[in-house]
Amino acid sequence: MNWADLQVLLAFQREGTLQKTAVKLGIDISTVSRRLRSLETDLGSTVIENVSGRLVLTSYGEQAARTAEAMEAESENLPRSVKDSEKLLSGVLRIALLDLVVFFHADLINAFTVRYPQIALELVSGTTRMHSLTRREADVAIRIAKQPDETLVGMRAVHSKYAVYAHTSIANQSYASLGELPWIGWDAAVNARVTDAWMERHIPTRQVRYRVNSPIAQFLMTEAGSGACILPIVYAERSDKLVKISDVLSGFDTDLWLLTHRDLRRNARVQAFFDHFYQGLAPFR
Amino acid sequence: MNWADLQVLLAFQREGTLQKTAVKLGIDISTVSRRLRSLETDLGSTVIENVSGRLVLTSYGEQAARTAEAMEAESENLPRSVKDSEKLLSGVLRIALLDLVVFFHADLINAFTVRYPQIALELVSGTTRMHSLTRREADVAIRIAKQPDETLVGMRAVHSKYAVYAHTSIANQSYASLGELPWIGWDAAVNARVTDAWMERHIPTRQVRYRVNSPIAQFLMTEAGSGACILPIVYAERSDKLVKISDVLSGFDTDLWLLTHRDLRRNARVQAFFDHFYQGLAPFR
DNA sequence: CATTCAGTTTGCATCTGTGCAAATGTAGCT
DNA sequence: AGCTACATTTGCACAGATGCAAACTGAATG
Repeated sequence: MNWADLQVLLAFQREGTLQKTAVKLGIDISTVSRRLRSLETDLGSTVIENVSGRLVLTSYGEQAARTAEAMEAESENLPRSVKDSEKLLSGVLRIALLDLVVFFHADLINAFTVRYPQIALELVSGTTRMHSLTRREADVAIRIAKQPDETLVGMRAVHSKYAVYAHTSIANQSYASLGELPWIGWDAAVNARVTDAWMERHIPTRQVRYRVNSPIAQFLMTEAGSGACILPIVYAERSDKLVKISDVLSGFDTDLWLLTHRDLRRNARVQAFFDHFYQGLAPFR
Repeated sequence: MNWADLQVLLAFQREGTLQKTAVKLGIDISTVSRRLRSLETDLGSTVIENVSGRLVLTSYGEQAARTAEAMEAESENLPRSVKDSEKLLSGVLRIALLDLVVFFHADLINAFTVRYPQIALELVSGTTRMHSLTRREADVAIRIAKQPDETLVGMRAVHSKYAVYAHTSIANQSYASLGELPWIGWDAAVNARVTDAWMERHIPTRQVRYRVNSPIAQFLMTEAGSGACILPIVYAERSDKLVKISDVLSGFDTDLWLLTHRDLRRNARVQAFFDHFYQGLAPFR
């Protein structure tokens, strides 16, 4: 499928005759004719037909020309100079993410600002997990979830399973079951159904010494030796203070998603961000 | 500007090397190289650069590749068969218009249904002038206005000036001024500021025998000889029962617009409708 | 430091696609 | 009916784009 032939088709639709099309494109009549024919063999359908000496688009040809028109509309966005393209990579980019992500990927974020000095990053972190992208509170969201919001588009950058971890000092104690250890769980305000269900079944409530409402707090408290906690393996394994003290837990798997609105999906800044992060997160995949 | 070269650029971005790109496209390495170079001279900027033996896209090249990607996304909509394209021209098309338009352009509407038998037209006419396109009460609106709603897109199909017309029997009476004739005016519910202001200045209220709320009613009543009325010239001149009894009135000019939502602007049915009507209305322009 | 590998560049013969010009076809006009 | 204007089709010679093969470059490896 040759896009150049679609250009010819579009020009022909506008000009109406081979002659005018040829003049417009600065090529010969015969070439126009033959390019349209080649398009037909590519597409497998008749695009023009000869009605008493004049060529007119078939209904099919008109449809094809329509999408060519849409393509042209996109092509207008071609940066026409280097300056033009640089402008696309400047401005503000608001990113909604968890502090946990900042904690583990500060280097990656930093590398981004070095690589694209004209882009001002605004990190909207905090404990509320759901920053509404649809309300434009951020351009991009980095979310940890099993399934992202359907109205958003993006990619799965990291996959992680979960297990119970604890500081070495705790792990080295002797204990008959995990229920004997001190634990760190979720605050009631956090809607963590899977975790809550598991904890209820395996851990006596009195053993849950801390209830926190953010993943980063869970992680830091666990590293500080406050108790055992269910943590994502990809991250926990990178800490030399933590030890895995259970098998992999099933049903906990989540993914790290890079997400944006449909409208922004072709935005240069957003794409630069996605490319940078998707590549940078490869070691975690 | 050759779109085919953009295709090559896009493929190169995805494959990463000339070699792989060449295989993917089924052409030779050297051709890939030269096509990219030709793109550079077309665009006037460097698209790839040689960093220690490997070719990588420049920042500018990445931007260009992005729009190529957007073009590709559009190209996916290319109907791949005649059946495919026919499907695009079937279904329902709701049109909001004035009865006046139906009255004068019934032939044109009819010709449309003959030409596109698979499109079921739904005409939403009536006296309320503003059918909300943004609420999807209709796909297309044919509106008579000076300026269309800014959120809508479309084209100006007919331009008309206005003058006072009356049935020949009335026009043939002897009268000193237009104020002596019986008149047809707008109902109070119709927001016709320009007309109301003119009438107030030139016509005694008691002479306004009829007040109607739709343009078609104005037209038909005038043709029936009920009184004088301000009518659009393009239409009034086509009636052999009506005579122009004033100069052209200034400040009354309006246009007939074909309008749709931005989202639907590339829809096949809508475009077919626009093309058909814009051409069919040429004699009125 | 030589060797290999993966990639890009360049020179040259070839072939495809292009432009030109003549032929052909259709509608409209006198 | 013949003429004109405008349009498409076709045959042929040629230029430019293509593929091939060889030369070239840099990085990694032992």
